[in-house]
Amino acid sequence: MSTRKILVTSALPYANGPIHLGHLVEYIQTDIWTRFQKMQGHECWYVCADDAHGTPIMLRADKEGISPEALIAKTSEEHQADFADFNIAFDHYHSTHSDENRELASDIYLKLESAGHIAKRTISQAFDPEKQMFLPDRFIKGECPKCGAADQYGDNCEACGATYSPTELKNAVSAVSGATPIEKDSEHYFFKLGDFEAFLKEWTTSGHVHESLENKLGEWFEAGLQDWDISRDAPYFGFQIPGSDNKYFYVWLDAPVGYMASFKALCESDLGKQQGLNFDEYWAEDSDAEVVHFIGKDIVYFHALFWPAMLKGAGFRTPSKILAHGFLTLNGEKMSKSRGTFIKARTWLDHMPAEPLRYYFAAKLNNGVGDLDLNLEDFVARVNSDLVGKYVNIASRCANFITKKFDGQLTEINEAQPLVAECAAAAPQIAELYEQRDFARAVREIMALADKANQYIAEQEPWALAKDESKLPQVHDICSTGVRLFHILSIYLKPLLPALGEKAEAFLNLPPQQWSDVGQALSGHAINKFKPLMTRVQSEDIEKVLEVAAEEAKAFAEPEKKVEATNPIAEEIEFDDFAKIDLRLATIIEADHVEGADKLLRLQLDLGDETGGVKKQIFAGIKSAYDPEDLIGKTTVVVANLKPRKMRFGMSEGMVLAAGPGGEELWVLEPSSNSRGTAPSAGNRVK
RNA sequence: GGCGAUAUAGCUCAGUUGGUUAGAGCGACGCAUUCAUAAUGCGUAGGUCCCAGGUUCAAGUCCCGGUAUCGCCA
Repeated sequence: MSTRKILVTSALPYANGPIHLGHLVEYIQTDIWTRFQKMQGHECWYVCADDAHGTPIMLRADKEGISPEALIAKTSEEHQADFADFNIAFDHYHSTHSDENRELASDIYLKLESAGHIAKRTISQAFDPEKQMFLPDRFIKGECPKCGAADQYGDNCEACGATYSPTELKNAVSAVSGATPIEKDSEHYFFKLGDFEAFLKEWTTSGHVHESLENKLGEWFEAGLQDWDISRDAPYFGFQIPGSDNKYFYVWLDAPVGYMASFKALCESDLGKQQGLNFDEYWAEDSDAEVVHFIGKDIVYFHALFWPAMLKGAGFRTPSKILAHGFLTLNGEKMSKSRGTFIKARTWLDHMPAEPLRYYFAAKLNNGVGDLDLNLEDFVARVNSDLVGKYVNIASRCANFITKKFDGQLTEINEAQPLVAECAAAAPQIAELYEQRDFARAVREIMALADKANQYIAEQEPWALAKDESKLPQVHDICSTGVRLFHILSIYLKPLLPALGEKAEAFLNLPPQQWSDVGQALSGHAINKFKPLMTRVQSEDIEKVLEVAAEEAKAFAEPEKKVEATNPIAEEIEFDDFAKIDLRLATIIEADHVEGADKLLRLQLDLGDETGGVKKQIFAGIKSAYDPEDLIGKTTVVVANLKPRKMRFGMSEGMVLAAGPGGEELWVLEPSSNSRGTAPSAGNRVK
């Protein structure tokens, strides 16, 4: 097999917060693939960096009273410690706030500019007059122009899902100073993505991105490629744009360049020099090396469109592969800071070893973009059963015989023994699964072999034979075979479990194993005394992790509490205004889903005898909170004299009263029974 | 609102181009075993393949509609 040259990256973590378990899915996935490639004997380099620029970092540093440089230095240290403790083996970890990155980003920009791919035009943007800075959408808060929900960000409403521009927000305030933002003009620089449409259409459909993302990309092409705003005004923590007065690169411009910068720094490090690493060999337009980016599915747009276009326009090679993965859910739910399901890498490490999580993620990772669920009960069961009960157990149950009865010496290993042959012959297939990043299937294959090894030992019953002195040679054979099987399995598992792999190598008295060592027979080899290679995961430890996360959730939730009204009382009205509204009790007699409507239910209400038996059809936006069948028979309050309104799905002849912040948190009003246990009936007027 | 992904056993997931009786691991239950970290082996139970319609000799798989969950919308 020829040696490949592969440069691998994971997405750059933002230097504004800690690494959490969701991040780790990606780093663990990438690390496994990288370790596998290295074990194959390929020249493979894994680089990453902190993504250190942008408004959030500038503001956070400001708030903490330190410089952005000090903030990102501190964060970088924490990130690297977390990665190291999860056995993520970067060859180099850098920062986007570095000389290499400044030079490369500027170089790329200047090349794009001289090729005519940069446009400049003036746009109007929200500006904080107190803080004297332009405000990103996320830093403007106000009431949703569509549904009126309070405390929404400048780009979309979390309550009703509407999207809008920050200027449409009602009662908008700057999240930085609380001042009312004003509109202000500024010249911005744009990268003309449309110049690359033909190239990108070809590039994205020729195997560089996963096919399941092709639909998504097709949508974007259909919508038309828009110019990309790549400049920001001062004050901004980032790189000044060459030739500009006071413009800075938008953080997403220099972030992917950070991949190159980190590799460049690697080339210039002692290790890089010693290995004769050459930057151009990997990044020049005609490079025959592979460049592989692992990313989350949320940043496909940047990596599959902007990034290759930038590289193409600046005369560099484009990526070989963009590999996207899904998100992590915890016990089936989205990770959430306020619900206590947001687990930091460090919290996990404080109570649990790293490798079981690596194994569990691997056991559920494939090459698709589906989400991955960390089910904690399943995690404990799976890890203990697979690793301790199956894999380690093989060594554990054979080693004592070898040590006690045969002085630690293995016999001649019969490589033709059917199970040994089968196990060793699986190497190419398992390698292909690793190569394709179908780690879940690789794990299944490996564990099926471990099952067979345990079956073999159970059938042979070495412990029974050992009672008869004359049968000791058989015991020796059986247990040596068991150790040999354990050796092969250890190599297969090593990309997933590097630390456990090292312990296995120490027990087997072997140097660091490569993939090709699967074929090494170990005949007559002396092994060391067996010591437990790993201990079982305790569910109490998981509980401790959850307790810490719950406490952090509390601390997170409290500063969120505000005394100020989020939903102030409306303007005063006259009694006559109120009297105009005819509110009636009505019984829901029918309720159905409405075909094609995401939020609406169709209700049929009986307004009772007092009204002469009026029936009304009303469409109510309560689908997210109620199943139709649960509503039938309920008595509720309706606005009976509201002018009927034609909706897409039919006439709505009134309004059902409901309260709540929205979404699932929505309650239809129902009359309560009084102290005498009686309740009002449909038709009664509300007064 | 637009678009996408997902829905299979109590849990976590496989199910290739439609093709016998829908599988695995874990969990449960029973038996065996004791070399091994209560580890292992053998066996049993457990499924309306989200719902409804359609194509077909044949649908978990293909088509249409719906529901739910998750995600994306530069």
